[in-house]
Amino acid sequence: MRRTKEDAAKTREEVLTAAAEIFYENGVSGSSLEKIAQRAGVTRGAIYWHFKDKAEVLTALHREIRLPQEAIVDYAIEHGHDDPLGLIEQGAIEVLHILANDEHQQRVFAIMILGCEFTEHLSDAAQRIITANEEMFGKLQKLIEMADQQGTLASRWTINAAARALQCSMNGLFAEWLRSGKSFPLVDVGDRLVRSLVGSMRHGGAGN
Amino acid sequence: MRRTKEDAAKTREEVLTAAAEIFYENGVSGSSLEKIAQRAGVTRGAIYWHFKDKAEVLTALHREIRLPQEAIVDYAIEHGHDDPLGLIEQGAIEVLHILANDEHQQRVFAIMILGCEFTEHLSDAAQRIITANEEMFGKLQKLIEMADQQGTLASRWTINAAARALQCSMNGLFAEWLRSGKSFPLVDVGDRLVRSLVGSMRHGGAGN
DNA sequence: ATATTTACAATCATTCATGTATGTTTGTAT
DNA sequence: ATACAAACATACATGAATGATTGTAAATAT
Repeated sequence: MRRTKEDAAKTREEVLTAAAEIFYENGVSGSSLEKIAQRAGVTRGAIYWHFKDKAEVLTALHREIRLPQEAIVDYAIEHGHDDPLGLIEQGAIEVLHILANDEHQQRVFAIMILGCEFTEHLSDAAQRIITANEEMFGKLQKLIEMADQQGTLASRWTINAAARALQCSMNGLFAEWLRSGKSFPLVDVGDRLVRSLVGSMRHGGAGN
Repeated sequence: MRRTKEDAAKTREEVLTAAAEIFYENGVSGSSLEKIAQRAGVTRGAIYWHFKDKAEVLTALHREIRLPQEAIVDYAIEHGHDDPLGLIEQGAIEVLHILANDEHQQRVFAIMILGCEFTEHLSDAAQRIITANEEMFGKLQKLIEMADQQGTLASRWTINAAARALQCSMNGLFAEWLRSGKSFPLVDVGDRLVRSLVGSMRHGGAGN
């Protein structure tokens, strides 16, 4: 029953989508490779062929999604730096729309935030998430520093506090939205939240 | 080896503190009752005497943490308040100080937020957490509604959006602080965040 | 055409956590 | 003094998940 290379890649993808479903339903630790295999229509042998163990399946899932925070920063970098705060605002709102419409990213993101245990001795996948988060924070920090050097950062904010506040609010917004089963309009709430926060960070602008 | 009632209550407490440690280190699903028993200096028999199963140990931990600020909010809802937004701001900042100084609450919070899997078919403990969160949201909503009826809610905010934004920001703040290993000053960042947000919600105030 | 991988399936042994059942000691009520 | 029940410890039975091994049919290289 040897398959061609395309077939193999297909089963690999099917395993990953099945894993996303099972992980989402039962949590990572509550999901056995047997269940994932059944959902994918293969046996555990196939999974062990493509991945070393369950943790590697999880990291593979994580590699698939671009974290929304990264998208924020990418947007800002792409569109120049004449108004860093404005770009952060626009980028954040852009990401809201993207995440609100991409169900697969929602599911994988939900797994990472809600269905995955962050422990003291972190797993490989959890470590990747934390690292990505820290990188995003660093980039946010630099953008806000640019705003500060332009004199557009309100005096009530420090660079670090502003970057943290944005990071926490965005992550909290996504997490709460997913945890609540998308029970509130993400874009609507997020839009007001981002505009208010960034507005309060603007020197001479609102909130100072 | 029958113990007196005080002895029994003591071992129960020791089991709970041990459980908090083990859960924090390994995550909930990664912790066996055997490990918890060893840490507590008892056998699994003792744990099964005091609790039905692991889930009940977790809910017992969750019952322990009750934010003192809830009482303040309850009082305000019952008796009304001349400045609901100010009360929210004050209460939130107070909670920041409390949480920043109570290591046990931090640990239990970290377990609930980071070391516990929220799945589709929720466990008993996870359901309790979600319920508590929803109750908190409801109270926030009522307070903001009071502010709206007094005409102090800025027109850029709706009642629901404002309550959600506050909830998401605060939860995100705590989660990020704990996940980062308390790598940033919680009170400092939180103080600026809360004041900016509530400020933007105040009619005629900052951020409108 | 043959050899050699590839891409799995099937089976097996082992570990590990759980739940339960039972034993044992000691407070406590009478 | 005795009976009973509380507060555990000990032992066992079970099932589930894992990782490893082996089998195998087809694709691909030579």
